[in-house]
Amino acid sequence: MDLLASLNEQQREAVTTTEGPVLVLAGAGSGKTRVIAHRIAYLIAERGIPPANILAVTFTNKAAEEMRERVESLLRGSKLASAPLISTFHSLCVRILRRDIEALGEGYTRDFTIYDQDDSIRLVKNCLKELGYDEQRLSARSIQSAISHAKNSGLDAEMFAARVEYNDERRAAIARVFRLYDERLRANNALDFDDLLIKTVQLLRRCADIRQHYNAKFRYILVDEYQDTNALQFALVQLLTEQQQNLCVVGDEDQSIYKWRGADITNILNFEKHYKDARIIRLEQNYRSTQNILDAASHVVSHNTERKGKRLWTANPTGEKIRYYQAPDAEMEARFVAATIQEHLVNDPRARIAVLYRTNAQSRLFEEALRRLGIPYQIVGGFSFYERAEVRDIIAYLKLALNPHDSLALQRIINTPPRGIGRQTVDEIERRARDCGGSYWEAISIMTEQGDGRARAIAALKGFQQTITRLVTLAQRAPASEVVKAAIIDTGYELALKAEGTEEADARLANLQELVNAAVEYDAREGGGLREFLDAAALISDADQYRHDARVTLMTMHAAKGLEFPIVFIVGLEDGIFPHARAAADRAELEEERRLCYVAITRAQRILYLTHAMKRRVYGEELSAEPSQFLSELPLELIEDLSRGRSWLSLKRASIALEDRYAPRRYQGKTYDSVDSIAEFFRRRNARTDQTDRAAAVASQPGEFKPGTHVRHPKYGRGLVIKREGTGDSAKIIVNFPGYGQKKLIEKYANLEPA
DNA sequence: GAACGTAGAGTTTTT
DNA sequence: CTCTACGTTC
Repeated sequence: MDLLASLNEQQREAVTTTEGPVLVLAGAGSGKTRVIAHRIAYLIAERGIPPANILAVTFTNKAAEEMRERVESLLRGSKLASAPLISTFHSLCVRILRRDIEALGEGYTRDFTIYDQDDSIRLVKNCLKELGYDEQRLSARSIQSAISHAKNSGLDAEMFAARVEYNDERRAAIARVFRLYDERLRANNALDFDDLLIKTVQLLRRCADIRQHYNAKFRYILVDEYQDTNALQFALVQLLTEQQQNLCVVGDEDQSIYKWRGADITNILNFEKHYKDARIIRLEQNYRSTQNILDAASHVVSHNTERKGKRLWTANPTGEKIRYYQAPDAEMEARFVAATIQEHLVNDPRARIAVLYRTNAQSRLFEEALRRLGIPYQIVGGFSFYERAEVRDIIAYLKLALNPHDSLALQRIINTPPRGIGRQTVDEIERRARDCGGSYWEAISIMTEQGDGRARAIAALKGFQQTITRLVTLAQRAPASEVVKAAIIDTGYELALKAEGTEEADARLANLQELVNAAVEYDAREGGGLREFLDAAALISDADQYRHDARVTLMTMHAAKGLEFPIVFIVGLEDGIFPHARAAADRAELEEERRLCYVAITRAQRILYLTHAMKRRVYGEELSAEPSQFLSELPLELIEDLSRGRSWLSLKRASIALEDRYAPRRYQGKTYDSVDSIAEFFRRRNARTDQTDRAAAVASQPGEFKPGTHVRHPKYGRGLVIKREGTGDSAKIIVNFPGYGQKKLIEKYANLEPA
């Protein structure tokens, strides 16, 4: 078998340079995954490296799974004594911590629980209540994200508190919540997602013997999607490569789209700094897309200033033009997409098509339109299976079965289904737990032993105790699926749902049946026990739901990273949606949106559609929408207009033609990339030929504030204009005021002045 | 303590 | 518009 035959020169170099640090800068569609898979196979088959000494880290479980399959098929036939470890950063950390966390000496045990984001938010909520903060003023969501952000930048609660300015009320409050939150985590023997990385790094830093153990184990390390790693992940890699530096990282700066989550692009620069003499290999030939698609993508991303720039080329044919469609409203946009998909499927029933949007909330219209036409689709992300309330309830029972002291899990299901333990009783439990510094479970024991208070509540508590105790014993001897069944049936959960008899309850029951199926399958395949089943469930990500064999897939552009489709629709190309309004004010964030656009475009192999709507409902209110600025950053000659009647594109083309003919110099620097401004262009032109100066008067009307400018408000102070809607007296503007957030104001009455 | 109602707030992207 | 949090009634 020749592993190298199908590779180009650079790919081959990336595969065969097995010793020492290697940085592979791989453009979109340049065979990145292939290189990693071949490299693993090469290490095993050609260099005789024991598979157990190889570690490959990917971004999602799905990518890991796919990698495993590819390696397996490359090595088909050869018998292996062990398997390489191919996993995500988070599951790698869980693996290490489940073995060694006790050496950290912080009181954590190997039975620790993993809190996902939903759990974290709940815990923050509890902390807020306990500290007496008003949830209206400080949302649990935003605090959780602030804490997570701090943790990802290497700050703990103390360091975060130390950075608080004397007048920063909000940060001071967050700091107090942060401290309590971490205390509670520890008391519950729980780690949140960020802790998984933090504790692993701490462990490896502090314990030389453990560090040595993993250095010796993982002699060859590969990291995929390196541009999306954060500081902690870099530290982890550094610690694992202390003794050897057979490290290969693969990434593309143009596809860095997770900065908001702490991903640090300087990790690429640091790589060269930390790993001296690193070999740098560039993969610049794209095998995926047509010339036109690649040109469109490169053209858009070339508007970013902060990039090294690279030449990505393809030997593929020019291909078809980019197809563009402007819809009058969002419903029509969805109908166009669904109808076009139907056409493609009629022509080729095996076509693979993706609809990509910026936010999950956008999926609904497309789902409805596809359903109306009877087109089956899969949807990735959004409300995923493991996020459903009933599934999370049962998982809470399962967590309790392994650790009844997990107060967060206990709190969730103590009265679900209703079993006569109401608010009064729960408050009492909470108070006692705080008094004795123990868990809710301990507090319940005290109450049932003492038997004081109202007899009815005590009886209900005793019943609950028995239910949980039974689960705990069962979990010690039965396989995961048995415990899952018990958690659904013996707790009365199923009975309560059946009693409801509604359609919704039936759907919930079906979901629980799915959960049982997943557990049965898990038992048969992995046989790892309940603990591992829960770990896997906690670390499942949205992108993991993607099935390669589906005809039509709906998902966010983020979730699409790493995937490819012959036909791609990028929808909702509107200002405020994509680029997202929150990114408009900040250049770095806008550049990240543009990279996201690049990622989205380069998912397409053959045919690319770009669509947008002129109006759309937001919160039930109909708003007019401007075409996305990214549209005007495309090479227009590569676009074919499928819109009915006049569109933004046709106006834009007309305005460019006019500019060239009548005023080649005069309008330089100003781009007419919205319908409003094109209308303004015509007004100006007419005004000029009329030899009056009406247009100037319109343009310089006092109190008209453009996005990007600053204004002063009598109450909120200085703020940045994000968006402007409508004209004249009814014009509304959205302004971001630091400290107050975004406000929507009627321009005429807001009393704004330039600032 | 539970069931039902109404008011209010909220949507970026995710391991 | 839709979900959640809270208040009212039984």
